[in-house]
Amino acid sequence: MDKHFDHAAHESEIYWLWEENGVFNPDNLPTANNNRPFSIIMPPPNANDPLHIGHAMFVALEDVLIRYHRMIGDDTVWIPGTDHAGIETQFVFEKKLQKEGKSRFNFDRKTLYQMIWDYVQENSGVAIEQMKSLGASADWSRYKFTLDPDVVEKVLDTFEKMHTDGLIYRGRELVNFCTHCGTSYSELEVVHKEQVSPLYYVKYPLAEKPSKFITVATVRPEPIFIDTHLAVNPNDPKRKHLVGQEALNPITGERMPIISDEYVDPEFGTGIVKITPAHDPNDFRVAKKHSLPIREAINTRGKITEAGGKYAGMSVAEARKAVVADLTAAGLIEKIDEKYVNRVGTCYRCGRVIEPLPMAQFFVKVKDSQNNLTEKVLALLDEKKVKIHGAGREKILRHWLDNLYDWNISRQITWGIPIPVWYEIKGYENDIEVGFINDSGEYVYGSLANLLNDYQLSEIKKGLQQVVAAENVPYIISRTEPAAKEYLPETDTFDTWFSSSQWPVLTLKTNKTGDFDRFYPTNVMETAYDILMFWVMRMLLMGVYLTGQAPFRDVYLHGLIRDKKGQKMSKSKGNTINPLSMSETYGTDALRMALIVRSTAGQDKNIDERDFIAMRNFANKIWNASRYIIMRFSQNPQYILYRGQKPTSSDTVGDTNSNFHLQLEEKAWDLSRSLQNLRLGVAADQVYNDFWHWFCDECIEENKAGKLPDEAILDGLITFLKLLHPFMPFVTERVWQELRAAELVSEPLLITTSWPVDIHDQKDNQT
RNA sequence: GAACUCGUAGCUCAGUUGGUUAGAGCGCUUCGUUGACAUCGAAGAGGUCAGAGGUUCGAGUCCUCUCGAGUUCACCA
Repeated sequence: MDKHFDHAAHESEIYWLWEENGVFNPDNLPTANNNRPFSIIMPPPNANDPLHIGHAMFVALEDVLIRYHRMIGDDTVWIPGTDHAGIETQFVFEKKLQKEGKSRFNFDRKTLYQMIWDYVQENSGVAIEQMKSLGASADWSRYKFTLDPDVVEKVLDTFEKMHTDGLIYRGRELVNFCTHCGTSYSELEVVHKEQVSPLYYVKYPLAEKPSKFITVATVRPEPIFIDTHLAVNPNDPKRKHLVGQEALNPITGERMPIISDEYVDPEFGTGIVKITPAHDPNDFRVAKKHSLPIREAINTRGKITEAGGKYAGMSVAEARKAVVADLTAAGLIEKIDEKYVNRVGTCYRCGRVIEPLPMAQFFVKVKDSQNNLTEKVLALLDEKKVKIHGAGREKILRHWLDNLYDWNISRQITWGIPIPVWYEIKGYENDIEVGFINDSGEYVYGSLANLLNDYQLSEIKKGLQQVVAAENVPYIISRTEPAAKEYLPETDTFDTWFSSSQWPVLTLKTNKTGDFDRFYPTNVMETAYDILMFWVMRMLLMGVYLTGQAPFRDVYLHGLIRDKKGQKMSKSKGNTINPLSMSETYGTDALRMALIVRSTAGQDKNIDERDFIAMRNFANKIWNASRYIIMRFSQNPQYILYRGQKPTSSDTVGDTNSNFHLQLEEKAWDLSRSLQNLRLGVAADQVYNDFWHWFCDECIEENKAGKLPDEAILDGLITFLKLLHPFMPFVTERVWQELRAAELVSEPLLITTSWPVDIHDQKDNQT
């Protein structure tokens, strides 16, 4: 054996040894107890992205659990997958197009989809290969991609079922729209940022006495021209007399009735609010309540609509300037509070301001009176059917569930699963807008009624890019084009999370026959806490809907990996740690151990190159302790073919030896308990200290001094290799092969040996 | 404004239902290369566990308050 463990020389060979023997697939392990399933569904990384340190974290943690459960004889499976990551991927692809001087508007939908598909295929092997190099003992024969045809079919099944059950509906609601990214988002994708916005005090003439004014404070003067109503609080003694009166729109001069609603805060501004239903969530609610007209001033490109007259076509910012200038000229600006601070919704992707726009889209009803999904999930939490591990995150989850709005699942992007809906054309030509590439390769957009004057429907369909159907247009759900009448397809795709939220069900139902019954509900869902709401919460909602059960029993939320100073890692800061290069330099075992040791669920972890060095040294310690013992035995021919059986008390040298075995077993139990309780950071710390500071520092030294027999020390090594294996799989397996070569052990692979203590035995005895 | 998390050795962090001299890594001091490992070993310095009060036979661990750090949420135009 070499003096130092050379990870680079052994790792890929060892991984290949495992793969070749098929040990990741539970179907090949007949010794596993079929009554004790243990399954983890891997959080699928983006198919076309290289792994970052967070991915290394999940691989390390989940692989520890998987290897441990495999060794204790559970029927263990880790199902890997990758995600098409709709918006992220399309965004990256569009950047690529941009570099080539093109944009998504140059291609019809089908062509663009195919281009992205090819692009993703080119890169999709990267994530998988990297996970393998991190030692992931996942069952690759069960690998799934979120756009696999069988997965897509199941997602469409879910959509149809929920639609039939009334849990998915199409409605014209105010959605969070990013005019730059060109798509709507759910409430989770909106980042509220504090900013200084001038607050304009605008004077409105009273209809009866135009020489008298009332003043309204607003940060959004630009859509004033479509405003139809003002509102005051019905209990506001100073202003309730205004109810029923009318003011004049300061831009258009239209009469504006003044209504009353509780939502108006008499203390804020002037106590009078202008109602802009189409572009403010509160106003939208008020408008629905009072049946006010919903007139749009801003379109999906962030420009002022035709209704804007002279302002039409301006951007929101330009229009604001122009409107304020006109109001000022007319003497209708009373004052401007330049220091006013408010919170504005911005796009999590591009950081630009989100425009609330009324659009007809598909929503998941989360609080249906017949089938209240949030209540069901809360009940699961109450009954402890699902346990959240991670520093108070359960309360945050509960708070979200209590306050959740319906989930907008329509996205105006191409890269995703198309929503299987077709809109009827005849009689609704005026209610459908269409964007398409005509036969001359030009992008054309307009109402279908107008376009049909110049184009054949077939040409429109051929180059189809976008269909925007009003709420009243009838639709049918179908995976293929219906033949009965003329239809245009929905061009929106599902929110990526709509399919991801079904992932535990999808992966098990589209895999080998019987997998669903065998492994559902899964045991542990392990992921970063920052996607608790995006993913975990929605998996609970969808899981309980589809199966009546939680999709997993334990949720382990790991923290973010930060740099030495506790700063978030980001490419722009240049403080990222590439897990693959750390793995190359210090070894995968060192990388994994450094991430796990003393980590706590839900708590961020600062990490530094020194941590990897320390654990590289630990791997070397394991190597050298083994080297000492192997050398000791190889120098002594009588030990050959020693099988590692526990020496009986009769072959011991007094009390030291039996005491040694007692302690060894106790340490194995302690470690097992930590692993059972998902205290992985503690477990790693325990095994580190037990091995180094007890086994090496004390026991091996005692052996050198002749106080502990060689059989005992070999026994200890074998036990510790097993205990260490889930954390540091490569060096331990490599040492095992050395032991085998020296005929000190007989089992071919450490990965499939049994755990030193029988954790189930004790459990069974207790019950 | 609210919720959540954290404040333990010089630095980065562990420390299951409260229980003997509070731990690790790195750093620091002194010594050690007689073949497992200098990617090491031995010995050691260093903490009134943010502060105050309370519960208890006993609190880093539970409760209250204060201070400080961070995260998230919130419809005030």
